[in-house]
Amino acid sequence: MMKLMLAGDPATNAFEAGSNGASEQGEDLARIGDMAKEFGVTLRTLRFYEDKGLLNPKREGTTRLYTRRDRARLRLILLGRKVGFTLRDVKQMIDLYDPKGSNAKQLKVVLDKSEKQMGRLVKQRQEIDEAIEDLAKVIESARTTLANRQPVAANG
Amino acid sequence: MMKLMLAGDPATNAFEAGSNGASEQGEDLARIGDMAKEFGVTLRTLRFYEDKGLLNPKREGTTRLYTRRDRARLRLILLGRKVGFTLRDVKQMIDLYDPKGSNAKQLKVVLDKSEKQMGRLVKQRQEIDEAIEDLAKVIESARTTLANRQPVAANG
DNA sequence: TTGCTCCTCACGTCACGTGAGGTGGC
DNA sequence: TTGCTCCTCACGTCACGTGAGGTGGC
Repeated sequence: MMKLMLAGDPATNAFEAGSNGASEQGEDLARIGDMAKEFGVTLRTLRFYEDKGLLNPKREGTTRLYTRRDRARLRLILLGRKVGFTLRDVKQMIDLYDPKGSNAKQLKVVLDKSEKQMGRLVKQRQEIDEAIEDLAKVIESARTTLANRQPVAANG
Repeated sequence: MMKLMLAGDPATNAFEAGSNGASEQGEDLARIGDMAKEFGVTLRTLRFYEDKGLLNPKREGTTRLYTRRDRARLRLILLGRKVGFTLRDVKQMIDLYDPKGSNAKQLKVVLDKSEKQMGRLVKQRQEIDEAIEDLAKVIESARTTLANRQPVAANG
């Protein structure tokens, strides 16, 4: 129903938010409530990202209006958050994008940060596996202890 | 070198911290620095746990002195933290321990909380796996894009 | 007038990290 | 006197959650 196309977007690479300054007439402006529903986040989250300089919607009075560019940025932010980057890192990478350039610098930073983050994720997976093992032992121990200490009266 | 015996302690079950009120003469009192080294935590962490009511060392003047009981509690706290419980949950479970009783209530709570936590851990592992997949794509994309945009001059 | 959506503070959460400024005993 | 270890505030971090109190337009 909702096309997310995070990395699958043929036009833009991951962590490259096109500014696309020309065509603002598409009229695809969204209010904060629309954005929240579309991306499955809270209003607070969108305002928080703006406060941190990650989003920069227009205003109609006080009401925020999100453009195509904001959507592209939000997709990147959510991808970054999903893979475990801090918002600070995400901002740094996104801000490195230059519409007129090879963006080699940006790509290198993204690559470097991503490889380091990959290491952290792999480590985290190990820790989770260990936690699961430990917790399984706790559960088993609790069950047998309960069974032994509280022998259910087995007859009517 | 250091016997941790988290769940392997034959005398006490996981999440049962014996008060052992009788034998305080063991003289195995440790200062905060000793505890920190022994358990691989910071001084701040030990003070924080105390502030949250999880530890309750004696005092000699202002200096904290940790007893066997505190060690037992700390082991449980660190086990609980490792498997992802909040300190609030850990405290709740530990505080349920009654030296003179079957502790069936405590065991039930531990079992219930543990099963729920197990669900969360399994979910977390899935999320990490997804994150790793996504990040791998980002890395691959960045690499090929870099390679294409920056064809290294291949001759002297 | 009611209802919906939007807004701006601003404090709370979680598990500590990190100084600042000071004390006690070898 | 210096060095080490201990102490108590108390603000900072991270990514938001959660009201409080108020506005704008159908």
